[in-house]
Amino acid sequence: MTDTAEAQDEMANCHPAGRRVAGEDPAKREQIIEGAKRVFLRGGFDSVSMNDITREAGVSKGTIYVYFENKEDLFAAMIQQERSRVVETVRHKLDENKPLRQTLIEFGVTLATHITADPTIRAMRIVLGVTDRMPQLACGFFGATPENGHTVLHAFLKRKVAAGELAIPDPDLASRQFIEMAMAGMFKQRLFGVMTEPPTPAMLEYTVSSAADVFLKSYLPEHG
Amino acid sequence: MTDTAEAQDEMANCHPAGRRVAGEDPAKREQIIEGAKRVFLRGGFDSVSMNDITREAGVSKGTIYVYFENKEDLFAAMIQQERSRVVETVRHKLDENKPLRQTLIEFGVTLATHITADPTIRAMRIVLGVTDRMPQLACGFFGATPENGHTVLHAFLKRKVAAGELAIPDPDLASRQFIEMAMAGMFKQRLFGVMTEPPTPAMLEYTVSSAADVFLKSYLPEHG
Amino acid sequence: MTDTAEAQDEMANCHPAGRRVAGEDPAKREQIIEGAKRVFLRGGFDSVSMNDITREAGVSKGTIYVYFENKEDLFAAMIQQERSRVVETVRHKLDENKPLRQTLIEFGVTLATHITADPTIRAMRIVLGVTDRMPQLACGFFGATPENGHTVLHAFLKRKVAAGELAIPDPDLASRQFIEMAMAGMFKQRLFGVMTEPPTPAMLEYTVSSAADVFLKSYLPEHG
Amino acid sequence: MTDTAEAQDEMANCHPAGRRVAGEDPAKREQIIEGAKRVFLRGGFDSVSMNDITREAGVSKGTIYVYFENKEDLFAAMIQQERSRVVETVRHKLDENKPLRQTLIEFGVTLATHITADPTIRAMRIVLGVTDRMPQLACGFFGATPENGHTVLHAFLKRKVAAGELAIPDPDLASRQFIEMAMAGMFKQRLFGVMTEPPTPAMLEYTVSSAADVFLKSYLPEHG
DNA sequence: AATGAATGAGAGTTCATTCAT
DNA sequence: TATGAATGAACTCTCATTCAT
Repeated sequence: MTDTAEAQDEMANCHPAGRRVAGEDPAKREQIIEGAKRVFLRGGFDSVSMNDITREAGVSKGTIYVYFENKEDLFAAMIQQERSRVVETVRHKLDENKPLRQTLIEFGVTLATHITADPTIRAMRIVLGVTDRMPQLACGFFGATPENGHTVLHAFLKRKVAAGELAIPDPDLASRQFIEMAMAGMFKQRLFGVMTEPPTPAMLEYTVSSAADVFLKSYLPEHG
Repeated sequence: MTDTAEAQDEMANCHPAGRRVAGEDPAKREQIIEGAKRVFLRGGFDSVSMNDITREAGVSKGTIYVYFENKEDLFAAMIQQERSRVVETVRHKLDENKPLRQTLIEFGVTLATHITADPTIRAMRIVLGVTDRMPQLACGFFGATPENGHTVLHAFLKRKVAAGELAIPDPDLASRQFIEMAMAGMFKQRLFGVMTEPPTPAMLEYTVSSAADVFLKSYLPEHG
Repeated sequence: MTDTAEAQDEMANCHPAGRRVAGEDPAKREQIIEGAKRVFLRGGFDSVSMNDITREAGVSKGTIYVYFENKEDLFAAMIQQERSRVVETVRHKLDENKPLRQTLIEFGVTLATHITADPTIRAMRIVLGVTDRMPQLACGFFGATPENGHTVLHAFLKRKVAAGELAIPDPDLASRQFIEMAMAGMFKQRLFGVMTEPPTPAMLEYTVSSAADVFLKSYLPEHG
Repeated sequence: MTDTAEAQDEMANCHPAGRRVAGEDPAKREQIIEGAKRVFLRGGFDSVSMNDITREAGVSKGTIYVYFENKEDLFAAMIQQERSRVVETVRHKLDENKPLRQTLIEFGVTLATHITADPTIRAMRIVLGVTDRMPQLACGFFGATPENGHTVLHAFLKRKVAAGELAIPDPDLASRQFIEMAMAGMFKQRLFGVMTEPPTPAMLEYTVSSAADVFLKSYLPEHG
């Protein structure tokens, strides 16, 4: 899955100067991926032709096929790149030293903002459309965002439970409960086009705050 | 609900009586849609050819083009039909006379079971894959299930608030909170292929029960 | 190998009148093959494109692909047809009642004339060029002509030996010896383009007569 | 012998001395041809790419295009070289001092062995496949072996006739007759893939011996 | 009204050739 | 001089759509 990316990293410093080796110029690779991303996110996988990508990326078809095995491979690489660009967004958003409610709200707002953003939604739709042909792609892509948010929050909650600040019987489940409440269906509405614009900051703030309140009502120790 | 559906309704009474007109035999129309559904849900939109549909539906290509403008139109009609078949599933699942907690759990389990079922997930993926080409389609399809569930639950909660059985400042938001917690991310995991099998009844029961508990902790009047 | 031809024969009288069935109209099939033959014999296999065939045969690309699986299949069908057109040429050319020498000469002239003819030579060259990709094709094609000539002559010689008119220890070998001498390298020279025109009737007559003389000198009983 | 060969000879003394000029290093030229030969004989003309040759020969594409005009030119040069490598094989195989029958048999076995050998057959097929595109090539290539064999044997027979050891009215024809009988169709069967393995030495010995017997029965003076 | 044979534009992919380095 | 990355025309094959029957 990430073979291509890793292989590229491996080879990255083999030819430190002088002539580039076929399929190894990172700038050109980036250029192709960027062009591909623009057209794929606009048109989906099937309805975009290699000629479209050629035109948008400003490289010839032959060159694309030097850098990528085929259309699927290019698409996967584009998605991986989008994924990694995003992965770091929510990490380190859980500040242990701030008040619990505020921390949850900041985390929830960041996550919801990202997940409901236009490029994320478009990318997810397209990936889902090719799930049967490239199953690992959708799986990996999803892991990139909500799942990753869950992992981070889950660990955070366990620390808080250990510290006696929260009383949660199933922190894994609780983490999912908070994340889902923080979205309150906005993700689905965005994904399916019911909500055509990303939610406003005010809407996010309101929704996430309410989620934090419901969450804490159940899981703060003094309420247990 | 969507343009296509309306257009279809419009056409319905163009030829109120008399001899059959091209594209007006409902049985044939149904036959085509049923064949199309089988192959579309198996293979997605792009990878299914009109010949595949021809074969599965047992009608000729020419006939299909009498009943439907083009491939997209047929696909849309098939999705609309699937939508209406499903709409009734969750209605009447909120029994006013049962205990509140039990009612919520039964509703949540029904909804979650349906939404995480294999055909639902496949259909959603396919619809999402063509969202850019047929935007109103995804919107309408999504409305069929989670959104519809929300409408029903929202009305129910408002009645309970009016009856003094619940204390909910924003029933619309609360309805979404419960539904999302009842899924606890299972919908997303199913959609993106992280979870390859539908959740077991036990898993659903556990998740939905916890959702009901968290929900009631916040919104039962005596806790407020 | 002859599956396609047989299948066609089988189906030939399924639809005695009215609408033709896809891929079953013998006239259209013939039309495609004739067009394909013209361009293949002119340009060989690889350098002829499906578009060339389309143009020459006067049918669309799609139609060709209804009648033939792919380019190789069409080429093979064309070669088979050429083969069967030819197979009957040398049969019944060995008249038992004529004088032996005259019979041999007539047979040899007929065979040599056919084998050194321009279309035969062109077809053989092309077939040989794709032998690695379609081995059974070349094998079958060769069997069509010289090998077939050999079979017929071999049987004839055995009858003559049984009748005491010839004394041949190895009729199989003798048959090949006569055929090869009757060509006297003209086949190879034609095949490799050393001889650019087919041999004249006079040249054939002279060569085959000499072959008959040498042959009979060895194998007539009174000389043994 | 052929146009191409002559053209090449012509070029040979264009830059008689001094500094190296593009395309004139014979070692590099040889290296390219050797690499090309390996891949061409394995895969034929069309299915071998310039990259394949690049890889096998260990030189860059640009360099190849310095030494050869294009792919056809390289192929032709390779065939010419193979031709000259082979030309000497059958020369000096006709020992005037050995008994006539034995001489003929040794010559025939040598020639037949070479012509039915696997590399010869492969090369011939490939050359024949591109005859229409490069007509002089096949002509020249064929001249290399059977035709060359004929030239040598023809001269030998004329000497024997002059010496009174043979009585042959048409030594040119007789030479061809012997060579063809010595092969007895094995060349064609090998070429068309009817015979998948080269003939065994025993088979060759048997066939050639019989050919010698038939030949001598006709052309030894005491039998005339 | 229903059929399905025919169409041909356009898909993904390859590869001989060029030319900046 | 030698290189090999880049080009883009050309390839085989597919399939939504049309229309004569």
